[in-house]
Amino acid sequence: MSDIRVRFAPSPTGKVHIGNIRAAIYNWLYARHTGGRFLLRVEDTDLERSTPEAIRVLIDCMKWLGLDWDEEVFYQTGNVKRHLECVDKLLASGRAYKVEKTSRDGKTGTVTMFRMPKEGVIEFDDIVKGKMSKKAEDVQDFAIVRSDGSPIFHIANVVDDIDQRVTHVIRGDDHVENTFKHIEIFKALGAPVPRYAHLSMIVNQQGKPYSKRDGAAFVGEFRDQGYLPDALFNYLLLLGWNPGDGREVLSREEMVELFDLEKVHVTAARFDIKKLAWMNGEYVKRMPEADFLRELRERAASAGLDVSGRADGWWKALAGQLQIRTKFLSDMPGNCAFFFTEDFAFDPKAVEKRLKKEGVPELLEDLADRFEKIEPFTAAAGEESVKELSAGQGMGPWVHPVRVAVSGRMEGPGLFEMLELLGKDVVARRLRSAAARLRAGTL
RNA sequence: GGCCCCAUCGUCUAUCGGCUAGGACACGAGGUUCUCAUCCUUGUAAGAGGAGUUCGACUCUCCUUGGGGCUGCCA
Repeated sequence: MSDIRVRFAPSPTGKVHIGNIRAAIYNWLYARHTGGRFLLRVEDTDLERSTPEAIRVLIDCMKWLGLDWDEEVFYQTGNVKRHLECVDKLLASGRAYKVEKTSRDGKTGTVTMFRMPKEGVIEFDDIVKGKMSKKAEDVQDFAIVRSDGSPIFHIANVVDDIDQRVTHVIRGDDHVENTFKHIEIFKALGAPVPRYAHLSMIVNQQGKPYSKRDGAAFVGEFRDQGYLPDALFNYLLLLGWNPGDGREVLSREEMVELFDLEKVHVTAARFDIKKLAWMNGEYVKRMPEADFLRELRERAASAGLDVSGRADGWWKALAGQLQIRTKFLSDMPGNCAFFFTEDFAFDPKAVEKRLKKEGVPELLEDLADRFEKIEPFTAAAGEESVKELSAGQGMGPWVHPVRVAVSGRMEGPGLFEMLELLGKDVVARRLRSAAARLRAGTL
């Protein structure tokens, strides 16, 4: 175990978005890679905008992504006493002073300001951005205590980092300018300055920065849409870092082993939902069979489908058919509903293209007769039977109408596997029913 | 306006002075196949512009342009 300590320090003023959570991912990975500790600190000093709900959502999303932290959650508001003690020290040493101010929204009162040096250069060596420097005169004095006596972010953030013995601050790019201020506070307080790593932003598909109000960027939204946490995790990691050998889909273990702050990119990355979708498909394909099966059963059941009376082997066969065809787990109940109910929808285009043809009702009935004679009714036997009919020609003309008649759609599992799963009786009934409806013109 | 940062295919990126500029996603074509998906093969597509350094610049320097961040009693 190293003595490296990093923290993810979000402010719970809105739903946690992908930019935030990527900072958490990088912090977590760095801690796990170095054998250090990953801390979670809730920066809730903005009393007006922080909400318990946001904290709950944040923790929920972190758990979903497997971002576990190593010590008790640290609430910034719980450390106010210490913040103010430090302010007193700064006041005593002359590095802070009180002043009468009028805020933007018209409040007038006494605030405590931190005094920046008026000359010299402030510099730090950012792990991702390299050497950063700024003339002290270019940084204004700034408020650290509000007129109501509550500490402001800058002082709270630094004091908490001192108290939590944070060694590496890994955070968003939007904090670079603050770093010049914070370094001065660390020094004024006689504390060691941590190492910094500033992460570039993730921009949206229009190339513009995400804002907290950007609903689509909320982490929970991805879960609701059927994305796998590991896929999101992997994709977000790739947005700003890669192992350098071309690998993209990485196991959590590989990520931990290979992650390196030095190789994090300086440039902003654009979020590409299509690549995330591809990544998700990769993860679905790689899911252990048993996990996919469990998801399938749960999702089918909670979609209100009658999933009773099915053997384990049946489920396994169904899962085998569905897994490589599934990009989003949330699509599953819809895509396999016809296995469980007679009340499935017919895709009008499929009906038009495959069923509304001369001779199709007769064909379906003929096949129903043939299938009924097969015992046992297996995929292989079904295929054999259709092969005989098609006499060495392509099976398309027989296969396509059957597929639509029993499932209502043009795409899906292998036809004969599907027929076996449905069972002889159901298949025969649906073929006859489709034939009848075609004749009656009700399809 | 001031200060700071950034710039390779449409997107994510490799390259750390030798490049016929590689990979992935997306898109196109072909193959496998009962559909879809998977899988395999394959195509289109990039170094913002201008100076300089150098035998040689995508790689180093400067300028321009473009983008972004900060400039709160938000974080």
